[in-house]
Amino acid sequence: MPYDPSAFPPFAVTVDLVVLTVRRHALCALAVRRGEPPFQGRWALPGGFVRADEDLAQAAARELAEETGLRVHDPAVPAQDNGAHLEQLATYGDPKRDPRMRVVSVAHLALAPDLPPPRAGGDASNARWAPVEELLQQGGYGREAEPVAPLAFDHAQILADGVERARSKIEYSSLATAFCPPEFTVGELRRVYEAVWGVALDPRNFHRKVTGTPGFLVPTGGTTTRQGGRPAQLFRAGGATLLNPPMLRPEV
Amino acid sequence: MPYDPSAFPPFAVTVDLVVLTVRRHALCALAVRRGEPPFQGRWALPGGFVRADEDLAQAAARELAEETGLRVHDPAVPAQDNGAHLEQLATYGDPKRDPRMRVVSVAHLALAPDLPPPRAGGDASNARWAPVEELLQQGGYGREAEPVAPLAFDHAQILADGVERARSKIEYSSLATAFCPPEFTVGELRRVYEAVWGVALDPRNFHRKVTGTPGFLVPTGGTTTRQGGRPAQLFRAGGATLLNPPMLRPEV
DNA sequence: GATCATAGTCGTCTGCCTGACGATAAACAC
DNA sequence: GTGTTTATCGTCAGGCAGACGACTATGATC
Repeated sequence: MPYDPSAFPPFAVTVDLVVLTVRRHALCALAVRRGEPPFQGRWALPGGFVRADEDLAQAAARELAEETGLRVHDPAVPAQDNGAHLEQLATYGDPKRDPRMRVVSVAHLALAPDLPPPRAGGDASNARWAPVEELLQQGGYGREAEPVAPLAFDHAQILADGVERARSKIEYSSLATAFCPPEFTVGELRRVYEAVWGVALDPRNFHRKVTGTPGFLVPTGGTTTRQGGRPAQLFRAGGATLLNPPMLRPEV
Repeated sequence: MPYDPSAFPPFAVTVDLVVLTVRRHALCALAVRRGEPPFQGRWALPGGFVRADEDLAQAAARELAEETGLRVHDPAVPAQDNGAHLEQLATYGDPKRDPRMRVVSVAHLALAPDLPPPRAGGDASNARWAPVEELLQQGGYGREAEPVAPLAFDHAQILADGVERARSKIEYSSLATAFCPPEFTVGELRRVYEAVWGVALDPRNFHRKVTGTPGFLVPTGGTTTRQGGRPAQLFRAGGATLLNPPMLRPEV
C-alpha cells in the first residue's frame, strides 16, 4: 500500500465522555442537552472534536475540564486532590453513527467524586447528572417528566459499556476510591460499591476486606460523624491500584 | 458547536492488529515487514486503512483475513470452527505517531490457534510469527540474526498492550481456548496458559480447576496421544465465557 | 438524662478453593 | 520388561469469604 493521500477516506475524530459519579446512593452520568441537529433537544454524552495537535487523552481531559471543571488526577501523584480518574474506554466507528458524516468517536471513562451540578457552556439547564438507570432505559422519563432517554447517537451503547467497565473494574482495582472525596470512611466506600453494583454488601465483611488489604487504605488519623452514628475512621487511598484477591461482586 | 466541516481537522483512521498465537511453547505475534517509508524494511503489526463504508470491526476482520486467511469466530456459534477471536484493544492517536500525517489507529486483538506460516500479499518472507519476547525487547535480534525489533511506529506499545490484555483476560475468561484447535486436551490448554503467562503450572491442580468449572470444557468422548504419554481426553470449549472463580496467575 | 436509632468495628464459625504433593494409569521407546 | 512421558485421582493444610453475633460510640427524641 504505497502512500497515497487519496487512498483513504477522511474521518472526523471526536472524544465522548462517560463521566460517572455517585449521588444519593445512585450511579449517575453526566448528560448534556444538544442544542442543534441532529438529535436537537435530546440528551447526549459530552464530547467534541479532537484538535489537530492534540493527543486523544489530552482532548478527553480538555473536554472534561470544559464540562465539569475537573482536572484529571495524575497517577504519579497518588491520592493528592480530588482530580478525576480518566481512561480510554473504546472507539465507536459505525459508518452511520452520525448522519452528517463519518465520525469515529474515542470514548473515555471518567470517574469523579460527587460534584455540584455541572454547567455546559455556562448554562446549567443544558447539563445534568442523571442516574444511569434512567439514561439507559428505552424511552424512559426522568423524575421531572422530561425525557432523558434515549440518548442521542449511539451514546446509550457507549454509556452501557462505560458502566460495565466501571462495575467490573472496581472488583479488582482500587478505582472505587475515585468516586470518593480525598478523605473518606469505610462506610462511604462501601456505599460506592453498593451504588455502582446495585447490591447491598455486609458492612462487617466489607470492613474486614478493605482494611485487611495491604496498601489499599491508609488511615489519616482523623474521624468523622458526617454519616451519623458512631464516629468512623478517615482514610485516604493507598498506593495499591490492584486488588488481589479481588472484591467479589455478589452474583445476581 | 454548530456544524461546520472546516471546524475539525481531517484524520486518517486505520486498524492495526495484534494477532497472537502459541507456537513451540512461546507466545508469538504476527509481524509484517514494511515495504515503503517510513520505517521501510522494519517490522510492524499488520493493519490498514478503514474504508469509507466499513465498521471498525469489519475493517479489522478484513485485514485479519487478508493477512492470515482466518475468519473471525462468530460468538453466536460457539466452538464450531477454528475461527479467531477478535476484539477491539485500544486506540492510539498521538499527533506524531505517523510522520506523514495525522493517523488514528484503532488496534484490535486477535487470538488464533497455531497456524502455518503466514503470507503477506503472497510473500511469505514479509510476514512471520515472532515470539513477543523478541518483538518487545529494545533493538533485539531474532534467531536468524535479523533484527525484528524495535517495531515501527508505536507498535511496540500496541503489542505490549495487547499481550497484557491477553494475559489478564485468560485469567477470568475462557479465552485461552481461542489458542487451541477445536478439540484439545487439558494438557494442551495448560501449555497455552504456561506460554502466555511464561510460568509453569501444576498439571494436577490445573486439571482439577478446569474440569471442575461447569461449562468451561465439554468432553467430546475421544482421546488422543498426540502429546505422547497416556491418552488424554479431548474437550471442546463449553459455552461459559466467564470463569468464576478466575484462574489464578502465580505471582512473580 | 435515659432511651433509641444509626453506623462502625471486632470476632467466630463454616465451607470452599488453592497450593503442595503423593500415587496410580496408560501409552511409547528401547 | 524397564524407563520415560503424560494424564488423572486423592489427600491435606491454609487462606479467604459469607453468615452473623456482639459490642461501641455518636446524635436524636422523649
